[in-house]
Amino acid sequence: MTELTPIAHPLPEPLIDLVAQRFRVLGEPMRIKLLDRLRDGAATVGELQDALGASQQNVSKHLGILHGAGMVSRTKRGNSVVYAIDDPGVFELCDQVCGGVRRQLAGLEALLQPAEPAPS
Amino acid sequence: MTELTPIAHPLPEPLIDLVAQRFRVLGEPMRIKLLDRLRDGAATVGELQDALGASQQNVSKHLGILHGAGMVSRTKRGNSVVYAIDDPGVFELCDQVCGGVRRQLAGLEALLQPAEPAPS
DNA sequence: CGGCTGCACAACAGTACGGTTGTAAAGATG
DNA sequence: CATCTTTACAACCGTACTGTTGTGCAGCCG
Repeated sequence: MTELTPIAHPLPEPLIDLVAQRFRVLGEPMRIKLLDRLRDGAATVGELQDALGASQQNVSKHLGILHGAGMVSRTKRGNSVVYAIDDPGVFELCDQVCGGVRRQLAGLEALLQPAEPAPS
Repeated sequence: MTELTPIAHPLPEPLIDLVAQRFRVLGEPMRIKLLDRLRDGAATVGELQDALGASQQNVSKHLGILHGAGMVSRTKRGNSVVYAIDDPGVFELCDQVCGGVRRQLAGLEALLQPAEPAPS
């Protein structure tokens, strides 16, 4: 089950929509921050709210979206609700994107400051 | 240089924004389709327009966004403009997301059909 | 039991984004 | 040179999303 059948090349429409939707879930800074914070371990809404300095409602809403996408798990504990990473694959995604961003930034910096100081 | 320095854990804000922006670029079905089509090789705007059945302006706009994100390259050839994948990393991303979607779908199907393969 | 804490849901305003229409620039064609 | 093709840009509209405000609900505590 861990092996991936190479995906059909002309991606079927429904799959395209699902993929795009999933990417869009990761396309908000607040949600990236939440996932990044949850990398340290499970946390309650209040802890996340405090860590990110955002409103409780906003944090709760984004956590709901992440949960709806199956990326985080929800667990009631006493009066609080504990969220945790449910799909570790998101970290690989983020890391890859970070790599891409770095390459892009490196390229831009290379343009601005060529390793060889431009002889005038 | 191909290896990635483990990214700082509390992701710095600007990096978070860049990552989110990059994810958002991939969060549109049309752009996924364009990248998927470009997987077969470089193509002009007209070819992509024909392959996807979308308007020329729309295709051009999305290609511009992909190009702005450094994911595709642009090359003028005669009267046409040829686009090609510039950052092959996007495919790994898409494949990983496809895997995630599959796991999710498998889980849902498992819930709907607990033990019955029921092929017709 | 009354009050307090922690979380989620609903409604709303502001904004961003996608798709369309119209048009202009660059190059081929005859 | 006139015209057709190919692409990009700008303006517009409708939709979707984000963040806030207000509120309801469940579980602790005195």
